[in-house]
Amino acid sequence: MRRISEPTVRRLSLYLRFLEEHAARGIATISSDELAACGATTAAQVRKDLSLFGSFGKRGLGYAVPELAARLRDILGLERTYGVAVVGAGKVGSALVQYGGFTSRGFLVRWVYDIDPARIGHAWNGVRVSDARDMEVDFHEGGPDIVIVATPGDAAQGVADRLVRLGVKAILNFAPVHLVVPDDVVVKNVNMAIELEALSYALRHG
Amino acid sequence: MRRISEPTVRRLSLYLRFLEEHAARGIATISSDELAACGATTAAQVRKDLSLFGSFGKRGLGYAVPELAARLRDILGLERTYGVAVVGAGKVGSALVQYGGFTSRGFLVRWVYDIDPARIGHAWNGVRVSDARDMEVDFHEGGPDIVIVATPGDAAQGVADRLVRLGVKAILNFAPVHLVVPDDVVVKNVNMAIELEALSYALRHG
DNA sequence: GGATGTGAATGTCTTCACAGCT
DNA sequence: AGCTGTGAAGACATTCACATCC
Repeated sequence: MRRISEPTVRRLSLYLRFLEEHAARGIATISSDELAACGATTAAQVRKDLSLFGSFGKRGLGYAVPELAARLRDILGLERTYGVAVVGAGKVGSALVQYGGFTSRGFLVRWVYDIDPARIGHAWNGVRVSDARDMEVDFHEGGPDIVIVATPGDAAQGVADRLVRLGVKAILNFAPVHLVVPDDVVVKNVNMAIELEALSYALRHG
Repeated sequence: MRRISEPTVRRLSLYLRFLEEHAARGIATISSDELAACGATTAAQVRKDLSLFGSFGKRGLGYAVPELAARLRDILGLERTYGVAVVGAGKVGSALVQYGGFTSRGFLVRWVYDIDPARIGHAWNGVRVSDARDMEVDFHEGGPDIVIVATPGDAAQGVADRLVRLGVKAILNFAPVHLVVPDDVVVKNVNMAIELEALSYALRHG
């Protein structure tokens, strides 16, 4: 299958959520126009995105909702579950663990770490906060598939280095720094400061 | 000044953070190569980005750190402060308010709203959670510059509609839905589900 | 008729390469 | 010599337009 670009992957994720809502309401087919409305894009873009992995639509009708949803789940790798570890049990980390909204989509938080003794031992959603020094031992056989880094900025690179050494291949970084990792490790960043500053820029201009 | 693209604006924000760290350490000049390292980009890209608003570098030397930082703050609109309201005082909303890491950059949370009586009346960081029905009255003279929407997905569009009616021009959306707003309102999305699914895709392929 | 699938055209962003300062 | 500034080239992404099929 051809390589799928980052923007496309993100749109697929949006389409999937929309399809699942429609599936829950028993809607059988959906057009590229309707899908475009959910994702802030155009019908042509939707068709391009979906055509990248075959012809699933029926001309004159649209796309079969449950089938397309299943196909997207497959492409995105969501037919399985992922073990997730959260490093950093401060405001952001604890909110993520307690939120639990990802569990339903197969992202299961199984480990939470911090270095602050005041936080170690607490349990949220049935997951105990462990001493960050225990990561190496804990992950020795069967570590997480994805690690969420929610430490202060100055600790994040050090954590990332340890994670790389432990064989972690996917990191979701909430720390406001750019993490340097080898090519075979993928990092996605969530940086609220950047979003706020982009809003600031947009308010000032435009 | 020419229009600056979205990716460029986001990089400027990264450069600025990096410059401020260097300024704090008393470093006077920095090269495009060094700036590139902080932002996961190339030296040529840095120069292109910075050249969009004039020649600030000195050939053979690099860029003057404090001057460039000041210029970026100006361009990004960060020489002023912004009043921020948070709508939705659940896990995400409360974490944002308590986190407080944006205060130092001029984003001041002055209002927090929810519809759940169990949450109304609590105070975090000195900001009281108010009844969401009071927004119209509260904003009547002098509302927020930026509103963070941290409600469940099904409430987000309704909130956005009210905000638009109240004249809000900038929204940071944490709800996992695409908000439909007029052209003169800018929305940035933070969607952890998309990031996790993009990681899932990356783990499955490549 | 109505909606998909897709080459071609357009637009946007990034990289290259080198002239031009200091 | 060293590093910026920038046109030109290249890569990438989106939009158009229409043939194609149900």
